[in-house]
Amino acid sequence: MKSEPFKYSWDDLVSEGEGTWDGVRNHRAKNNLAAMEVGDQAFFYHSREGLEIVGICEVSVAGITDPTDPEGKWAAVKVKPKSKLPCPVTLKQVKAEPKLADCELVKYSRLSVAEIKADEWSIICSMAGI
DNA sequence: GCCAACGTTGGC
DNA sequence: GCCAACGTTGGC
Repeated sequence: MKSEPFKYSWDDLVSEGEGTWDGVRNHRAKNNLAAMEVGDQAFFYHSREGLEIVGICEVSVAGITDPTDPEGKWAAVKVKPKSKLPCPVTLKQVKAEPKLADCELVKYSRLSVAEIKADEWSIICSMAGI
């Protein structure tokens, strides 16, 4: 899950305890949101500034409709911060890893919610020092 | 600040 | 229903 830190950063999520992931207006991203279940984990990525994965959050509420959408067509989830990465993983590192060349974060850089596959997850975790 | 990628819009 | 024009996003 990507966010611009000057709009909503990892620290903001930590201080609030729980955050609603809404405002997504892209169908692919929406599908990814809709596929999430309670307990699923997600990386928190800082876009525009930082350009790195900084932490892991966990879905606390899934399958809700976006409160910012008057038509109720778009999806949203709520997430809680789980842990901060021992070493943040930068976009540069992700791009430099051939095994991650096909991940949505690289392929569809404009996607605000990108899918991370199980093997990609463990690769990034080991890069993060977990 | 620039540009590539992508989505949306509107004329036909 | 196609496609050119335009707007937005995000990395550089």
